[in-house]
Amino acid sequence: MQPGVQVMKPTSAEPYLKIGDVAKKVGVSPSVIRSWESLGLARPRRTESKYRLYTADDVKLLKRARFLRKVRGLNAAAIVQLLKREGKVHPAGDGNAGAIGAHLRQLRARRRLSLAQVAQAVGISVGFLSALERSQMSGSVGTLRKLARFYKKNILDFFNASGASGRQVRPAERKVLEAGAGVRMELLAWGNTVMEPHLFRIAPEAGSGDPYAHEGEEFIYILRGDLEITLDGEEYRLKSGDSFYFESATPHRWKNPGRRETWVLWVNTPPTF
Amino acid sequence: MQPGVQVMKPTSAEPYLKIGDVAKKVGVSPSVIRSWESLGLARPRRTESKYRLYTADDVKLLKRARFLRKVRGLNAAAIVQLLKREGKVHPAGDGNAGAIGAHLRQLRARRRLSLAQVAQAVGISVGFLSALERSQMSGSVGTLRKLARFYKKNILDFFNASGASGRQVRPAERKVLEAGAGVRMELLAWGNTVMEPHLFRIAPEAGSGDPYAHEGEEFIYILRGDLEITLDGEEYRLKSGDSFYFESATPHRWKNPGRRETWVLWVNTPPTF
DNA sequence: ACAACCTTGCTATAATCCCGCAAGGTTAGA
DNA sequence: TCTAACCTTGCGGGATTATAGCAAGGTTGT
Repeated sequence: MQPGVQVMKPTSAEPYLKIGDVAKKVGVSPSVIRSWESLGLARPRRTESKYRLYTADDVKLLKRARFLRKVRGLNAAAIVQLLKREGKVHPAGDGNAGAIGAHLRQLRARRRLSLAQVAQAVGISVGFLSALERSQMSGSVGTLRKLARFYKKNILDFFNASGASGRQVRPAERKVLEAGAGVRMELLAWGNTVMEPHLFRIAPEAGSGDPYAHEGEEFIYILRGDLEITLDGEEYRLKSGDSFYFESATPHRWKNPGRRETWVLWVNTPPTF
Repeated sequence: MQPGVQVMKPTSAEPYLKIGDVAKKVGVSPSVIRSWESLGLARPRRTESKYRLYTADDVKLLKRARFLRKVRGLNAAAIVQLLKREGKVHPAGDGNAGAIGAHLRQLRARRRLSLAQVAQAVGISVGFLSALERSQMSGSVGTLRKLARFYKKNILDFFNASGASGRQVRPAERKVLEAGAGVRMELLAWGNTVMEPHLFRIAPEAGSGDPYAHEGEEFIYILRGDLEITLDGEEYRLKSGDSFYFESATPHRWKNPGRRETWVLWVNTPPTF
């Protein structure tokens, strides 16, 4: 059951509608109403057997959403954001479901695979995988297991480490994402965040290896030691106290040219790992 | 040349960028920047040979658009509407190009054809036809000719009657869209409008024929005579002065049951003809 | 008892979005 | 003057998203 969903019997003083009725009134299919719900648009109460119960206000909101969709051409994410700005919807935090989707997309993006490639390998449809990654549909345990196996992860990875960090993260609480050869990354905030801050600890001579590029922007601050970073063939030597801002689309590579460990505060948006 | 586009030489006091530079800074391809431009997002000046000239403000706006697209997941139509609300962009009226697209989509929708069906019949790609209908790409004369032929229209229909009406439309200025057996429809406003108001003149015993349904909502006001309208098997007899509001998704049919001509003011949204 | 609805998980298809290319023209530097 | 690297418009191919329906099983209301 989704977090925040309330199970209760409606009182006869409060007329309600079932999803089929609402679909007819609004002019979209029940499937669409359910998918909009998962984005935070209209969160109806439920009976004990989990039937959705909509109010007249819900119908009104959904009609507005339909207008924005069909007449104005806004997609669902935009509709939710607009109605959120107007205080008309209050989408719950993503919780686990949202984090799973983002995690799946990161895993796929990192391997530079298309939706079609992963979907075919795992035995699900492209549309379904897209919806999973965008947290618009939920997968069964069987499906998540297949995906975990494909990415060589443990299915528990999807449930455990997926939570969001609190605002404050003490050193012992940091999540270590990956420890490559001589490179240790400690995540300083995670969950549904737009920025992804890390603390990098880089041993002497260790680095990123070959140049790479991806989308986004990156901010670096040298806490201690030196960092050599090369963008588009141009080399920079950064020292303690230096900062550096660049676009991830520019091919770049970096390494620690010094004799002691370098510590770098590194923030990128959007999250790429 | 698009209405409102200004040809002028930039002064050396005002630094400008070409589209390739902008694409690199923003992090999308030149094609995407061009397609966003056609939606009203960033309208750069041009050199005499039509090269686009972007300012630093344009770049800033496009970066914001990219963020909204890639991080927030808003589609281009939503981004334009949001930035319009903030007074950051001022999309020009659609003019001819916009009207052609809307006209094409109406022609296709009316025949209940898919993009794929029309595209294949005409010999263009689905994506291109979609973009044409959404006024995001322009077609050559050859392409428009093929489409006109497919729909059994004159290519001039795309250029002439596509303009928008003025606010005021006198009786003699009304556009007669269709005159079926005993049914005359006079359009009272046209162009890029969300509502489509008509005056229907319906001879005795004439009507819509078989029940039909489509998307949208409809408002009717009986100016004179009677109208019999049936929704979902339920019959209504409307007289002069009566009004009627219903959802187009409900299967409906109507006819004039009286002995003299019925005049009905009929408004529907979105436009369906 | 049963028709008509609901649930979740998922598919197939329709539509949109993105980026690259062809053909031809322009720019800016060697 | 030449030429590489860019631009233009028109369009295609492929990736992604949006929509509506279905299977299997459960619920509701007459």
